[in-house]
Formats: sequence, C-alpha cells, structure tokens
Amino acid sequence: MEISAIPRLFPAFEKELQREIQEQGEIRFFKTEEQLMRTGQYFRSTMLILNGLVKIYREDDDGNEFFMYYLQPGQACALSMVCAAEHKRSAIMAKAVKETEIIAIPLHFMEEWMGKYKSWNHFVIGTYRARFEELLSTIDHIAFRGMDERLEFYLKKHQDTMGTNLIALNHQEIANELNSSREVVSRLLKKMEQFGKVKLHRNAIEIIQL
Amino acid sequence: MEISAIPRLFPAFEKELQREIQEQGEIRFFKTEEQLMRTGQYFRSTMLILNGLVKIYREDDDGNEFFMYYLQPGQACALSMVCAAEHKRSAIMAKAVKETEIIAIPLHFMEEWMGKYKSWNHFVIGTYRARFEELLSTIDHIAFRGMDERLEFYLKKHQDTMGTNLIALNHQEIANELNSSREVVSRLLKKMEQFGKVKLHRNAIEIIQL
DNA sequence: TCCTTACTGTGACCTTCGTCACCTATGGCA
DNA sequence: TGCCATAGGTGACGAAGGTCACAGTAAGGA
Repeated sequence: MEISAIPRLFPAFEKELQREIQEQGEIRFFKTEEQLMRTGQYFRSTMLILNGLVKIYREDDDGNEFFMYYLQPGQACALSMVCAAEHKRSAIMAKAVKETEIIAIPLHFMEEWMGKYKSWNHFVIGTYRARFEELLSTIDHIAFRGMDERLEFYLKKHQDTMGTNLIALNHQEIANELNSSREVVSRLLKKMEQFGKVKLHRNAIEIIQL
Repeated sequence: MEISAIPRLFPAFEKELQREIQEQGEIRFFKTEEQLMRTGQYFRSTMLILNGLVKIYREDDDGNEFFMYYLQPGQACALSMVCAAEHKRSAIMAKAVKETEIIAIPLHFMEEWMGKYKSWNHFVIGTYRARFEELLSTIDHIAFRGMDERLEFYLKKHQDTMGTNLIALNHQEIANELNSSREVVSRLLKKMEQFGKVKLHRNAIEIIQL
C-alpha cells in the first residue's frame, strides 16, 4: 500500500516530496471507532489520511461530541497543522469511521518542506482553506437553522460521503453528533418519513428523497 | 502613514517584502460602518489592516448578520486569501467599526511572494491558524452555550477589543450581531444589571464586573 | 418648552427543543 | 418458544428564546 498510495492520493506533490513522505512518515492503522486524536492532546505530527474515513468533532467540557466534518483519503487534518506549528493542545477530537490508515509526518518536516516544496506549501494552504469553509458552513447551520434542517443536512452529508442510501446509525448516535437528544431525532425522522423523505428501519435509515 | 506603518505592524517581514508591499499595495480608507467586502463579492486582492478596526460577519439568505470576530491592525482577512486563491465569491461580510485604513495586495502577488518570502508564508499560515481558532471558539459558543453566556462573552470581547468599559451600542444592534432579538437582549442585560455585572444607560452599557 | 422619535422595559403567548416516563417492537439466543 | 436487551415511539411537561403589544423614558430638534 505504501508504495502506490502516496502518488495516487497526492499526485500534485513533487516526486522528491513523495519519496520523503514515504521515508519520514510513519504509517499507522486505526480501527473503526478508534480515536486518532483526543481533545487536549499535544501533537507531535501532522496526519495525512491514506485510507478509510475520519470524522472531526468539537467537544465541550461535559464530553458532548459535536460533529463538524469528514476527512477523506488525500486530505489532512488542518488542526494537527495548527497545533503542531504552535505546540498547542488539540481543540478537537478525531475518530475513525472505518478502518483507517494514516501517515504521520513529524512536525519539523512540516516546517522544512514548506520552504523546500512548493506543492507542500500549496497543500497546506489548501487544507486550511477547505477546512475553513467547512467550519463556516457548520456555523451557518447552527446559527441560522433549526434541528429539522440540520438533521436533513447531516443525513445528506452522510449519504454523499459514504456513498450509500442506507445509513447504519441509530437515533441516539445521530442525536449525539448533532448535540441534541434521541427523542427529538426520533420525532423529526418520523416526520420526514411521513413526507416520504426517508424510510425508517431498525438501526438504519434509508434515504428516499432529500 | 504608509512609510512607518508597514515596518511597525509587520516587523517580521523582510525589508524587501515591506518595500514591495508599499510599492504594489493600494491604500484604501473606509469610514465607520462602511463595508470592506460584501457577501457574494469576488476578490481581486488580499487586505492587510493598517489602522482602525474591522468586524467579520456571516450573513444568511435573509440578510441576518452574525458577528464572528474582529480584525485589528497588523492582521489580514483570511477569507480574502481563501477566495483570492480560488477566484471564489466571498462567504462573509466585513465592516469597519472605526475609521479604517487598509492596504490591498493584488492577488497575484500573494502567490508570488509565497515562494519568494518566507515571512510572507508564515504570515499567511499564521492568519489561517488564528482565524481557524476564532471560528472554533465561535462554534463552541453557539453549539454549547445559551444566550446569557454568549451575551456576556460578546460584551467581554467588545471591552477587550475597544479597550473601554463603556459599550456604545443599543440593544437592537447587539441582538442583530448575536442573531437574537432585542427583547431577549434587554431582558438578559436587565438580569446582568441586577447581578451588578453591568450598568445600563441609554445607548450604552457600562461594564462593572464580568 | 414641548413634541417627536428612538430606545428600553415588560407581560403574554408561542414554538422549539430537551427531559422524563413509559410503552412497544425487534432480534438474538438460551 | 419465551426471555431479555436494545431500539424506537409518544405524550406530558418545562425552559429558553422568539414574537407581539404596549407603556415608559430620555434626547434632540422645532
């Protein structure tokens, strides 16, 4: 996997940079539901996703997990860059949704490559940019929309990201990610079913028409 | 002003870069309440704040303005960088709070300097990083906190940024920025006054103890 | 000085959402 | 087949916050 994944996922990187990543990076595996990083943890490296799928959460003091966005293969965690560069604690939590493989780049390379490789520079900037827009969109939803719209958006996003109409989550799990409660999610889903938007199953929601 | 402001506000920039900024940048002035950029606008340049104070808002489709964060002299608008780089429309609105002076850098220099000046590179990355954290903190507040806490935080931020205990805003204006309503803000402020946290005046709020 | 206007205070009421209680349905397994 | 754990459904209720109506009050202009 190591041989082929880097050029395939990061085709814009110079050959030399691709080689350095393979040499200096450390491949790590995470099982489904395993945490890649925890709130409050210090970073020693930046992570590039090679395989699988990662979800990024913001946690409050009571341990509520608020889902913000997905990270897919070929993307990097902007926060690991933020924190790596400032030796600061993580403000977020990352969790593997599937079996996930990442490559961890020790943080001093991050800095070094910035001057050395133009493509790395672009990649870092591009990563910030993309995550920035995700955050803005997240703010929109919680600032201006009600739970009904947010739930629908959440399901849509899940559908697009996972590439399936069958969402294998129970109501409690969805409620947690939206920082709401199981009953509210159940009620809203029921309403959506009445409108023909979804079909409800045990432990799963089938998207009909959103 | 042009002569002294750049080295003073951006001391980390190489002399050569400081000179280029002065040569290539275009100084612009904005009056209080004037918009530096509007939602939906295209960018042709990145803006560095030289003087004054700027507030950044997210707008929804109905024209509600949700306040996100301040930009002070020596800072840059991360979004102007995001959009400049992708020739995309602005997703935010920026408004001058005081008489404000900025220097606009045509976007092709942004790219050029990235390879040419290490300090420019650092500045851009640092700008993203700082704004990223502001957004995360904004998300925290609207996701996990009630209006009472958010109002208090808003006042505190205003106090720190403006450096005064007297906040010259009426309740309606505050409500708009928090995406709430005048009555709610009035009620909460009254409660804060009873707790001795503030003293209410016409068109102004005096911070006593937050 | 008086009048108009904008700002503020407050009670009544509604909607949304969170919480509690309790019930039903489903599926695995002894 | 029956038991039980887990998921889902639903009514009742309360809190937060948005909306409406209206009253009081200060400030600035005529």
